[in-house]
Amino acid sequence: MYKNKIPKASVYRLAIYLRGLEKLKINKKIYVSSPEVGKFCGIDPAQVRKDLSYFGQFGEVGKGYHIKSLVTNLKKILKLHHKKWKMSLAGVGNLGAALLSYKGFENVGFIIQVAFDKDCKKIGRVFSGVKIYDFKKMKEIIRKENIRIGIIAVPAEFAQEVAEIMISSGVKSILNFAPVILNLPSKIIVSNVDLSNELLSLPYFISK
Amino acid sequence: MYKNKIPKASVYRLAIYLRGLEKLKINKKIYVSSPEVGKFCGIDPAQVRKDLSYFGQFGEVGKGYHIKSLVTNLKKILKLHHKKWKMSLAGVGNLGAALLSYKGFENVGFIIQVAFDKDCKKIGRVFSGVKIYDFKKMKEIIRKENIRIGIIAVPAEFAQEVAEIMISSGVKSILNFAPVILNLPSKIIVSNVDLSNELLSLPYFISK
DNA sequence: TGATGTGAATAATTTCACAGCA
DNA sequence: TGCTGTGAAATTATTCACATCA
Repeated sequence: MYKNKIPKASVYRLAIYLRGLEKLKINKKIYVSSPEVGKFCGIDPAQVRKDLSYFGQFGEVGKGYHIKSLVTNLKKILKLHHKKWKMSLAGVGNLGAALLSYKGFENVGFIIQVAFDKDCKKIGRVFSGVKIYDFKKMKEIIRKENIRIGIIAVPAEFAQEVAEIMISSGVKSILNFAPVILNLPSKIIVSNVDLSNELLSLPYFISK
Repeated sequence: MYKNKIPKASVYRLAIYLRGLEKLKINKKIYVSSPEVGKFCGIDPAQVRKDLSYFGQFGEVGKGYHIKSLVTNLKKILKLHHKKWKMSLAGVGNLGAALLSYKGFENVGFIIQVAFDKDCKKIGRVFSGVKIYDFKKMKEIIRKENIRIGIIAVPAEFAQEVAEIMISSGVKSILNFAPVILNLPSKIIVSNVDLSNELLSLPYFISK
């Protein structure tokens, strides 16, 4: 069913569509067209159709896409259906706290199950419903909870070390917020999110 | 001097190199080679050379790149030299606070000059050396300070409104952390940073 | 030997344009 | 008319391969 060559960027955009549609579902609309999705998500309509077509035929010619079933399909493609992905958060500083309080995860099948910090004042406390444990117990707890996704929100200098502990505990993929390249086995999937890198290139584009 | 067709992705990577080199400068190394930069930044060495070659010849054949002068050149290309870019932050929640406490901006020519929030408990306080003002004063203050870059770290439902106020105050480009597409004049440069979008596509790649 | 710089080749991605349908 | 789905075309981006130099 799936085409053999699917751009990574297309998969990434499916997530954007999903998020956009989740918002749209709240309204009473039943169908949505590719120009509408495009407008909503800031993406070219032909691109929207092409992205979806890599995975199947979800639209009805002349009508558009049935929103509810498109959402279901997108979740299925992205493996976000039936099971909640448990995540482990390392570092409960400002950024970590922002992630803990972010309400958008649950809707799409994710949950931060446990969090870790080394600050005694935080250890044992509960933050947005998530208990914070001592870093030292990370390996044990991640293993027990059978968690596959780790979030790194610690300062750059500790990121590599934390990532290695996560992986030795069974984590298969990492969402890394530390501004540093992690050196990890190639089978581990790392997604880097850098809060300031986009910023550095702004002046270049401003000055054109 | 500049080639006419420069990939956007190349500009973005220059920022990555710059950040990497800033870290390297601390060591006593004088020269760095493209394979080293590549290793450090997680990018192919040929790509590193190609990216740099769009903007000039910064290396010495056989020796590599003189780190200090490469940093200078990168800053020049990215327009990060001689002047500090003043920024205005909207929203001092967890994420806003994380940005305020982030120390990496100053090194590369940025400074958060003022911040805004609507929470009375925060207004008037100073956070990481930055004073927090009432949202209502945003227009007046941004204009007075002549700020060109705005950071949006407010909840999604307020992002559009805040962005419009910023722009009417003279802001030319926006770093948007709210998970929503801003509808703004095309001359305004918008960079979106989404904390959770990368996450949504992880399970897809895990399951391959 | 081990660098850079760079045209050329390749690959990846996006956009076009239109057949076919409601 | 306005939509989807999709090959084909166009564009954009990456990687190769090598001349040249220290």
